[in-house]
Amino acid sequence: MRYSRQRETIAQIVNSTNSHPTAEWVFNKTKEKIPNISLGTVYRNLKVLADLGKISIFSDGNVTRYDWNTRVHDHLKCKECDNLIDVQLVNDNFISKIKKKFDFNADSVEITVIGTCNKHLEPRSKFNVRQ
Amino acid sequence: MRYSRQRETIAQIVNSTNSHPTAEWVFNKTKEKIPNISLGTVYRNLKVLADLGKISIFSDGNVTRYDWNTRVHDHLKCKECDNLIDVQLVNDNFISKIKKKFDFNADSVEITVIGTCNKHLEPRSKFNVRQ
DNA sequence: TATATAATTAGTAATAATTACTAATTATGA
DNA sequence: TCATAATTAGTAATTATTACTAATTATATA
Repeated sequence: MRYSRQRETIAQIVNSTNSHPTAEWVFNKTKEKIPNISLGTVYRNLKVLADLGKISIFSDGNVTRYDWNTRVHDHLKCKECDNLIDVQLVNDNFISKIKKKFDFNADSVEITVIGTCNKHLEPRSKFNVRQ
Repeated sequence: MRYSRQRETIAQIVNSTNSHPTAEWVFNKTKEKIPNISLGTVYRNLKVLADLGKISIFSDGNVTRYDWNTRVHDHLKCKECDNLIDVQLVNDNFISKIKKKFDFNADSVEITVIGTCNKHLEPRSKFNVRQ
């Protein structure tokens, strides 16, 4: 694979954030460094980087997001701020249980927990007061 | 809310299948009964039915799917046949653990397990032979 | 160091899924 | 039966993404 400044820059940008960016976001960030970069170039290189295992790719609702974190992990999604928090919820045991219980050969598990992050909890629920 | 034959028919069609249909699929099925139904009508009513809690709605990769099954459940997705199998993987305990461990007020958990269903397993992996 | 070549790009067009808009139709209460 | 507002069909617009192509560029080799 040949070197390209575009791909290098895109990789750096994805690696510089924990925000699980979309292609559009990466495109705008990249424009700051390479003003005439093309959106197609961003999409193509994000896919290339994912195929190389240098970044990970996942689908959030109906948009594709990219992540420097290639370890298997799950997401807590805050419905107030749309923020995605990386967490590790399951272990290998979970996968082997699925194999046994459902006769299904699991490769990967995608978990998104939807709720409210601690920044956006109301005082009431913070202290777990019964309603 | 006023009665409409279109909405009634759409609801029946979603209730008649376990295939987690897309709007397009529901549209085509509905056309068999109401030939001049509009795709926009299908989308609008699927959303209305979901808001009423009569069906559920979720995003699979980049398409929206609809499901008569409104109980909380998870999906095993076969990468060979794209089939989605309904399963129950987590219990309330899982949600309360997340609250404690991550200080995150979880409402719902969406799990998709990607792998190969038993219809599409190769004989080798069926018998769990070590490679 | 110059050059040939194939990989990569910018820019634009096409596609797919979904939403928005509007004039016409229709359910329903009076 | 009629008035009215909800709903629809049909079409246009939007959003995310992929496809296409001529121009550019990295790089191996002469």
